[in-house]
Amino acid sequence: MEPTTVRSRMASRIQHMVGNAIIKDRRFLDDEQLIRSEQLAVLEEIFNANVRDAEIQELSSHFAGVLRGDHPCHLAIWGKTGTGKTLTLSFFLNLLAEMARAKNVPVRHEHLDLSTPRPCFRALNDLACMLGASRRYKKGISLEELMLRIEAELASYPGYLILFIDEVDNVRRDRDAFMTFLVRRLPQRIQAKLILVFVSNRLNWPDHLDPRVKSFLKLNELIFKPYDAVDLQHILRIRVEKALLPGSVQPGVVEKIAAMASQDHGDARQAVALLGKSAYLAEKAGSTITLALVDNAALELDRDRYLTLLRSAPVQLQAAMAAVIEATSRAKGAPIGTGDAYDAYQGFCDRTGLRAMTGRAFGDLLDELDMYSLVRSRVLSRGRYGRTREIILDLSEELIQKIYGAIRMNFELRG
DNA sequence: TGTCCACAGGAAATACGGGGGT
DNA sequence: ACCCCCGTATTTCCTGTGGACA
Repeated sequence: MEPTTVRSRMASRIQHMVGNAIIKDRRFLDDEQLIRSEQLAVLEEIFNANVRDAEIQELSSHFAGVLRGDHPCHLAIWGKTGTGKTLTLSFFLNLLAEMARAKNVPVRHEHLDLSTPRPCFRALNDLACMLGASRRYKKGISLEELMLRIEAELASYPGYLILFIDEVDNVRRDRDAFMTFLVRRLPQRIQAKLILVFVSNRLNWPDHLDPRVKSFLKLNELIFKPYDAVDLQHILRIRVEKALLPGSVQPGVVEKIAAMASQDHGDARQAVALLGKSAYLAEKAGSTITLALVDNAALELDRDRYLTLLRSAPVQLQAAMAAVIEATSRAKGAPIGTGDAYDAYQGFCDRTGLRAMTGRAFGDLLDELDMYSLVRSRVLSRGRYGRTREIILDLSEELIQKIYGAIRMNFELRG
């Protein structure tokens, strides 16, 4: 080991990083750090490159009636995550409102963002807050009360009211109550011409709806196709230009990221994240962004997702995951059943002092793990040896160890 | 063909924590 | 300060079930 001081090592590292900076403005590599207006500005550039043109045309013809005094029907929009539904809609509605204002047509549009799952109560509460009809409650107020406040707030507005409900399928439990209110009750109690815009990433989302609501709901549908590689290239080039110094990207990198992203999800946000991670790695290594670095970045991104997901998950879910890991290693990697997992879970709870939940509840935890694809499980009948879930831990050994370590650390920290 | 395993998973009951009304 | 009501989380109770085995 060289006899260096902390100081000198630090200084040389910083010098190194500064000398090799390739990132000009980091914020453009991470959507969450961009404020709304910047996002929309970036978006406008993308639209100018004819991306999402078909969708915007459709939206225009759907809403054209507003400027003529007609009442367009409701709209359901379907598209996977990261296909620009939210931003396109915001952009479009702003534009529409501007045009309407020029023609003296009163239009009000509101965006209810349900991007994280929440129950009916929260959803209504958020809606009420957004409209300025109520403050934020945690509990203790009835649904009825919330609905009345929303109605009271809107009752006398005379123009068009466009409610843009983002990610409807995130309303867990009692979605029917929520929908019934919006679709059947609200229009009857207010004089505004109500246009509901539902956005969802599941195509069959109305299937689980109360049939009465469904039949009442006259919908026009619009589908956002995933971005293809060419679209993604446009999007990435704009980011490269805004975020990175000239010459810091090797030829072929943008094409590669676009191809990878379009192949497995078509999600623009993830494509940008991949660009960001690549840039970060390049900066650390003191090079430009190379094709090989992109591969590394993709791997790391993949791994981080699971870890951050679990770290922020409720303790019981972490315990369940730990139990599955333990039971699987005890079974030498063979699939395990619910009973094995539950035994391991009880053991884990004993050791850590966590209160163990019932078998019934544990089953639901396993379901949740499956949803996050941390485990794969299916129910399977083994004849007279009963019916059980077959649980398979289908992650790399390295990742499993990382996850297990992270969970254990979490539990030790809490004493 | 019937039995019976070892659970799945739905429904109702109960526990809980917190907020509103008075 | 008190009580009551709410939504949420978990438990309790229950019925259902695919297929190996006898």
